[in-house]
Amino acid sequence: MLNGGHWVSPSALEAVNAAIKKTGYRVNPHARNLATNRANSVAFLLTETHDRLFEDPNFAVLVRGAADALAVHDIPLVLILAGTDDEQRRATEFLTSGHVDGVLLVSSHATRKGIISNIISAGIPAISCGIPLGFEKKMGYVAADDYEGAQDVLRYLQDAGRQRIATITGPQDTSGGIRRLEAYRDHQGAELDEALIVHGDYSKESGAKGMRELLNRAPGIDAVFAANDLMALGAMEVLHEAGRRTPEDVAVVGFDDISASSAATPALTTVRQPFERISEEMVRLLLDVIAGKRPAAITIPTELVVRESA
Amino acid sequence: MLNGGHWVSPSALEAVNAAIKKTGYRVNPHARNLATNRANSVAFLLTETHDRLFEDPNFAVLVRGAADALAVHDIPLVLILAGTDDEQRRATEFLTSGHVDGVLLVSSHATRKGIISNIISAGIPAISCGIPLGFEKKMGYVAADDYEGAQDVLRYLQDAGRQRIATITGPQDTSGGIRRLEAYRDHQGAELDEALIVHGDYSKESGAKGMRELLNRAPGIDAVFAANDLMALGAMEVLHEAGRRTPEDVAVVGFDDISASSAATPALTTVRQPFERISEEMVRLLLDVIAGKRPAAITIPTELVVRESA
DNA sequence: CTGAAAGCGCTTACAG
DNA sequence: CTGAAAGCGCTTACAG
Repeated sequence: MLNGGHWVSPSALEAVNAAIKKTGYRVNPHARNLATNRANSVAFLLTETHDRLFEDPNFAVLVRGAADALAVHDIPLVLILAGTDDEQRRATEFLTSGHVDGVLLVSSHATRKGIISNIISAGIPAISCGIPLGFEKKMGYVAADDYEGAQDVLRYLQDAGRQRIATITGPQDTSGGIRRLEAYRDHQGAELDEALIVHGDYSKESGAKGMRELLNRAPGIDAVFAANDLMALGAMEVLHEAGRRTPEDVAVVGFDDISASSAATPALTTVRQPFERISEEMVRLLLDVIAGKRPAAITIPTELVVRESA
Repeated sequence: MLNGGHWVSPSALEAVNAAIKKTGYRVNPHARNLATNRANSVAFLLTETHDRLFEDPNFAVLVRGAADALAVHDIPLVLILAGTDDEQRRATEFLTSGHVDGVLLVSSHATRKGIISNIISAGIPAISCGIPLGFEKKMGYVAADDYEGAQDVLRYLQDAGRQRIATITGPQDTSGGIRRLEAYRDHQGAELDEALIVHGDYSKESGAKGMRELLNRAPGIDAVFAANDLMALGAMEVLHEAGRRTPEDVAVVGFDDISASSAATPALTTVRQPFERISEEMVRLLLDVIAGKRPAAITIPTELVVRESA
């Protein structure tokens, strides 16, 4: 009856509820977990080095969104930070021991393959944030439409009359980094100039470094598409120091729409990734998989946010 | 024997380990938890509204430090975000149901009294980050030495020849906000001028707003002590817009040493709170309390970091 | 439909 | 020291 059950007389129900309240009865979660063989919790696995955890505000947004979406179902979020190999070993051990019913996987550099394949072969329900490179068919995921988002940027820059558009890429072992560069290559088409492509790692410093490199290689550029906001912000600083005006001399566009971007001077034009939506969908898909459904993949459109920098 | 036990012949031990490895045996955590009546996990409770969670990088540092310190003991971190009253009700329910062995309490505005007293009366081991106002004697905590840290700032400004020092306070229902203002009042002594005190809520915007107010009230000030870096950064922007140079016309000092502070122009002079150390000590104290020891309180010294803004 | 019993997989006190 | 048994507090299949 405690579990809902069927019809019970109102007075009986009331009496039971009163008794529950009076005695302060609580189900013992461990006993329940043992009997049902469920953990009633979900892991949020961040396979990311610690510095990025601090630097990139997106993680906080994702964590919060996931925790909120799970709270509705009374499912606690177990946070697992596993940046190093050793931490990933521990994490694998933990995840495959029945401590949680499933895992939300965030920031899956392809170099983290070990832990992903362990999760899959252990049969733990899991949903990835972004495409789980190499496991697209074996694990559900929800990803922003990186390709379309990047194309939007490039079309916008072109329509604004920009002639020589350079790009600072993201890491090439992440789906976002790869897809945004693909879009750039496709857009440039026959006019593609490899000298206008410089590689970054999503950190602000790498954006600054990339911008210096570009200024050396191709002083004539009039636009830069950085694969994320942090790098775009770093690039803008370098341009400023070099005496180039943004957007007059060089337009700058980022990707992510972190809060620092609207506060920057000039405010950064960027592509908004709907992270609240992403984490919400991740939770939904994960609960589906836990409930026995087959894993699904969702791609969510992005939105171009035009501000001052381009 | 699986639990260490006493002397076993090396060959027997080896045989058992081999068997364990071969069959892939794992203890069932739920069965263990039921038998031992322990959850083997700890909650990280953030009673903070969501916007601050994103804006203030200190939370990420604390979460990471706590997760790392707990990982050493193989104890997972259950993240609980409870900004609203409703969320705090759920959190209380959860915490008092045996899901976790203890809780790390972060950002305890005094307005969050309800949840704190529930935790205490339920007898759940807990350690607070910062002084748990109103419960100092009933709950262990680890806090930075806010008073000394603020005094350091004020002495430094005075020694630098600053004559009219204003302050932008933190929220007056947090121990940090209160103690840093106390230090200010005590330092000003007989020369205390209430017009030089303006209240903020630790957000960047409130710092900007406070600065405008100060500029109106007391145009002659030559230094501002903001109770945290975010507000100091907001204040610096307003000074810049108002055509006042930092530090030449008005010196600015913050508190926290977040990463944005060293990157700012001019780089912000501030007080470093050793958050890695704080989270580490919190975990240590909490595990002690869980093990049955009496709760302790630790105050950790801060460090003045002199950069360009003062 | 109801209620007593078995079973979940550990730990631990206890008999041998 | 060792090994079998009881017990942790639930859920659920099953007999009544």
